[in-house]
Amino acid sequence: MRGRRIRIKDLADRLSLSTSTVSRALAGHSDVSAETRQLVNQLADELNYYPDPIAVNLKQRKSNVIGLIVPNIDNRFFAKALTGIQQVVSQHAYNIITSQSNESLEIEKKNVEVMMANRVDGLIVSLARETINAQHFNKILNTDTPIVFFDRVNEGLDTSKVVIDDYEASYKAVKHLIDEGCRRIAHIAGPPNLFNSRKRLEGYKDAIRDHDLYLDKRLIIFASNYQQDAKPYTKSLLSLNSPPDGIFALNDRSAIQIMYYIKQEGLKIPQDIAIVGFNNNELSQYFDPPLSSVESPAEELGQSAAELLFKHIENENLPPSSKVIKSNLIVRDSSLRSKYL
Amino acid sequence: MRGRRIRIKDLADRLSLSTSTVSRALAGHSDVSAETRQLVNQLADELNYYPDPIAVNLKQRKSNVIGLIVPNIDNRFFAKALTGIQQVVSQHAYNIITSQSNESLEIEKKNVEVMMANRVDGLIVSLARETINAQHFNKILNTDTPIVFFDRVNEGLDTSKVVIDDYEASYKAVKHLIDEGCRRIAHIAGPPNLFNSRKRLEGYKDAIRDHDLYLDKRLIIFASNYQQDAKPYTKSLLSLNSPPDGIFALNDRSAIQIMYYIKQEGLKIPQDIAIVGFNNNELSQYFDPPLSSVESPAEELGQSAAELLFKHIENENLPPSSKVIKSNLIVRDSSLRSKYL
DNA sequence: CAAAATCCCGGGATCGTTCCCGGGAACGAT
DNA sequence: ATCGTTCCCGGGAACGATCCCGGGATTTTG
Repeated sequence: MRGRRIRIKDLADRLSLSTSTVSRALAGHSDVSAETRQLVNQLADELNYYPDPIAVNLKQRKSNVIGLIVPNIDNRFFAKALTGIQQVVSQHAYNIITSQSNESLEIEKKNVEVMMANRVDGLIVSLARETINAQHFNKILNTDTPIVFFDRVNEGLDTSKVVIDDYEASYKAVKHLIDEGCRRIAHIAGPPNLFNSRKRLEGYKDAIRDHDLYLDKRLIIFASNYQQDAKPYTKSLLSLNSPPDGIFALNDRSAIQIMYYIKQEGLKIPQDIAIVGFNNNELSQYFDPPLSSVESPAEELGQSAAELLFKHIENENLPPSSKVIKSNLIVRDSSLRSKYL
Repeated sequence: MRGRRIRIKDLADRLSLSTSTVSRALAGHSDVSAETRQLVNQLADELNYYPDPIAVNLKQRKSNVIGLIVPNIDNRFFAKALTGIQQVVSQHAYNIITSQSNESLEIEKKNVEVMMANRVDGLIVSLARETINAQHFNKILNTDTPIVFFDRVNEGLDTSKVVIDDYEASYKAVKHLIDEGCRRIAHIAGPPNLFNSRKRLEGYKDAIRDHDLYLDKRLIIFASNYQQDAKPYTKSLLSLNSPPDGIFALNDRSAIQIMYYIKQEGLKIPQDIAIVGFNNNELSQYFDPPLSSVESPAEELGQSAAELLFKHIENENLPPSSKVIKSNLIVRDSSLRSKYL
């Protein structure tokens, strides 16, 4: 199958040189005559020679592969992050192997095992929803393999992290709803074990309090199951004695489902209820009304995570650091109550 | 960094055995005493020994990695396909390296180079829009590395393929529009160099002709640029002397944009114009009206492609084959004119 | 002109694993 | 007692590239 592959030895035989000389010539070392180097490079070109990465990796004792573990690659946010990571990684002539935890702690643990077994030189991770205790990453850290977490991070581990400004983004989104005249704002929150869910919740709470609004715990919904439809909690929010007049959701999918069910009830958006989502899905602008959303720069997040990881790979003793990337509130009609006054 | 890794030699030294014996014991060969095997396995467990995949790969002369080249991973269809591929690949204890052509022929060529340089054991590919001539894959085929194409295929190469029933899907979708009373149906077509674009166009044409409708070439739009917004061609369709009363689009994103601009013009969907999309985006059901769409089983497509690839990897002489996977028309309100009669 | 420095290159070890080959011990059969 | 089997196991050569070491040939230096 790969019997016909050209090795350094083949070049050496044809030129009546030793493999060492050919190797040095290809590597551009100085202790080989310009003439010989020329011959070698020419033949290598001609025969379309590539060094076997596996042999190189064995010799160098590294895999030139980094691992990526994300909850779901068919989540556009993570797909974009992967794109950002790939840009950086390909510049370093590394490869990525990707795996999905499917939001499951068990699968995440298995993924970590696979990554370890594959001797990745570094790992980029965004945690599963279920992951409260992230100690299974310590096995990897103990082998001095660097890990960079992004977006879904956990405070229990002393590693580098890249996150967006969840607190500020959330605060800004809620403040925007308040500025548009909302007084009872609901928050569809993420699982509280995730750092960014908590930060967003804090931002929500602080914005409410800073503007002297009543912080009603019945307006805070923890969407327990990721795949769950928004119908139940939308209904229950609407059936409150004093239902919300604004909703800030953890992602656009929820926000869009909520809009759908609100419209089914005959209520108007944003006049009756204003909505802001998160992550700015590419289709969000085409809804009726177009959905306001916090745009989180997923690609940039991925790039930063990868860049940070390579710094760790290149310098073993680099202390962990955290990077925060600014998000951007995109205001569309779903939250523009002032437009209809 | 990985100096502390345990090798087979470490096990051998501790047990005063040779590396060969340890290797055979771990591999479960019969020619080693049950007692020794027991000791070896126990110590391996204890020291948390994993064989180094790089060394194994070098020895076995394969990488245990397959390559995936897709146009865009943040296209949900391809993300789902990747998920399907991963399921199969992980069962074979293989890994995937993923790359994106970004619909560019040049990048696709580079991706192929990278895959070759990385000695992938097989390749799964969905072609870029720009790719008319796919001869750059011949370099890989010449090394006897199997390739399976899926969805975006090309007839010029004698390899295995997995596609959906584009012709039938298209025919069914258009027939559905006709059944709902549409008489002037437009088709937003994909680039004609892609096999499935042509098949869909054929299905469209045949459905029109079989039902004695006039095949108006002005109703066939080739969306030249993938990223292009639907606004220009939607406007031009609407400004025809006799504008369409039904539109069958190449994907949901186009369909949704079209709906958006049609509604902006004050026209009603489906009463004035009925719409059917393709690929059934997860958000399509939440639009107003909910979008009818052809659901293409991306995950299954990925699985089949991977399974087929492994058959080729395991059997070098397996002749190329093609598999067709059935899609499914999901009818929602955007095309249900009969409901409003 | 001899000694030293310089320039190129080959030999061989190395990375960690697998696998072929062959050797020694135990055992039963002749 | 000798021979042929069977059963375990060790030695050593791969896999392909890199790199240290040292040696011969040429050039420079005193």
